[in-house]
Amino acid sequence: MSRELVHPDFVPMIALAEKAARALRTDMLTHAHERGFTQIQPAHNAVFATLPPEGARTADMAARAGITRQSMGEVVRDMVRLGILEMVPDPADGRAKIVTFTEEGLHVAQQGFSHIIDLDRQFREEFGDADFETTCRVLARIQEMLDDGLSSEPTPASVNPISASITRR
Amino acid sequence: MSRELVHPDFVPMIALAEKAARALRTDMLTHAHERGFTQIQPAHNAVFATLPPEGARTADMAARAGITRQSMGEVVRDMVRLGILEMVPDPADGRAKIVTFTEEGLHVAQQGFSHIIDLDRQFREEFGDADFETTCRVLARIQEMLDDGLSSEPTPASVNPISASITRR
DNA sequence: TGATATAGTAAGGTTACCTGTCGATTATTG
DNA sequence: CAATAATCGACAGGTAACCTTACTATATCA
Repeated sequence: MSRELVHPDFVPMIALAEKAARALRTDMLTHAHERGFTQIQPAHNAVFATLPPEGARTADMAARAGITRQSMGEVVRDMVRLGILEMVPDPADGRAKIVTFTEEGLHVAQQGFSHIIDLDRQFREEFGDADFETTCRVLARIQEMLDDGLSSEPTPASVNPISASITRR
Repeated sequence: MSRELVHPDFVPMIALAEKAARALRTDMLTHAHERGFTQIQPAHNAVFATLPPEGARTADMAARAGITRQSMGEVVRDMVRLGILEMVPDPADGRAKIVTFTEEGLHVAQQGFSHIIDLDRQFREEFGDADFETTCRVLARIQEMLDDGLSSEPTPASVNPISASITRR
């Protein structure tokens, strides 16, 4: 039996995507901090990505962000403490509160959106519209392909003699 | 003064990259679990990405993975406990230990690498070599562009009257 | 040989999530 | 219409994956 490992002879997509995503995340945060919004934390992104200008409920934001109600609630309360968000009781539903940006929160959000728009412009300049749009399409489709395949897998554990012989411990 | 927010009218690259990266990460982990390697955790990826077949030191692996010596050490000890890795004292350096895969660890790693190769093949089928390679090139370059720009920024906080007026609290 | 650097480890902290549970309120239904 | 179920935000506590600080043992260098 060989102890050789067959490595990929290319940089895997997962490494490329992860590093690009990480660089973008870092850049967005650094940019906000450089603009003076030093209180912004990575977790706040879930709010900026899901809170429309007219406001929303934490439950709805959580669903859109793909995290739990409790986690979104915690992030929102943190941002209220920082003066970025406000919560007011929903007059139409005694259980609910409506989350909105404060005036400062609007400035933070606007800065972030402006930077996203600026990055888009820079990327189109660097790569050309065609290649950049190809990348966007491919990334979106990769996500689709993988998310689709999740539930439909029949998980045939017995099919693989190696894992079957090894796994029990 | 308007309370309007100027939103991007496109899906930002950061959202695309993040979701694709997340889907790939989940897929890799799910795949390992489905193959019977249920003990594998997300943090183990830092090892699979940095440990060559001939073995290495945790300090070197940490540097390559971009995490601290201590964090890598903890992950490695965890994987030793799980029977995936072994640590033996380096005969050439009394301070150092050499980390290697166990026989089972080799199976886990091989399964992961095989899946990475398989995903690459699927993506090339779906998008064609040209578009797929464009995506890889663009992602790598985006990372480069952003990482380059990090240290060179002069951070002109005073340049922005809005943030300057708001930030102090 | 003594100062300094490096390898691994220990201890404790932080962040960003999670689950389980609760009281209050609203919606449903028998 | 009353009982039951669902939903809202919040509280408590847990966990994974990092981090910083500090330590010992060994190695290297002036």
